[in-house]
This record gives sequence, structure tokens and C-alpha cells, in this order.
Amino acid sequence: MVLGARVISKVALLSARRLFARDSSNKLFVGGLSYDTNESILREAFSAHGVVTQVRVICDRRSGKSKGFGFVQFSQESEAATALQQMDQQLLEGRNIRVCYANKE
DNA sequence: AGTGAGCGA
Repeated sequence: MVLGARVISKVALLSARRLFARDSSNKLFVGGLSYDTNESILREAFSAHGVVTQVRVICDRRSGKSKGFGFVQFSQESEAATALQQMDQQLLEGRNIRVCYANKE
């Protein structure tokens, strides 16, 4: 039946979003960071749009140098949503950063 | 690799 197929594909999409990209979350992926941008700088910039509950800049384990991307988590999804709008493509430490919703870990 | 898309031990 058509209705049955629609329900199945809907369920498939929903479960896929649990594993991969999200269209709404309180956690953001931040790419395009300067290699000099640390977690303090990142927190400072994003806390203008809400309560930041966690910040992380991914660094190489051996060199300790930033990989140029990180994650920012807010206390509310609404805060993440506005931060995403306001911070995407904004200049930070000389680089235009890219903000998206984070994928599932 | 003093580099530039991506998704974390």
C-alpha cells in the first residue's frame, strides 16, 4: 500500500537522522577555524547567543595543534539555532568559520 | 605539510 510505504520511508529517514546529520540539535559543529583559535576564544564568541555548556577544539594528539574544527554545545536548542544563524560565515581570528549542526558521535 | 575540507578518544 502507498500509505504503508510512506510510513516506512518516514521511519527510515528519522532513524537515519539519529545516526547522522541533524536538522535541529543543541550541539554545533564549527569548521574553518584558525589553527590559533582555542576553546576560550570559541566560547567567548558563541556565548553571545546563549549558555554554552561545552566547548571542544579537536587537536592532534602528538603535535597538540588544532585540527581547525570543534564543537559547541548550548543548554537549549533555540540558542544553538540562533548561534548557527549568527555565527556561520562570520570572521573569527582572521578566518571565516562554518557552523552546522553536529552529527551523532 | 606553516595546511583548509571536514564531524570528536
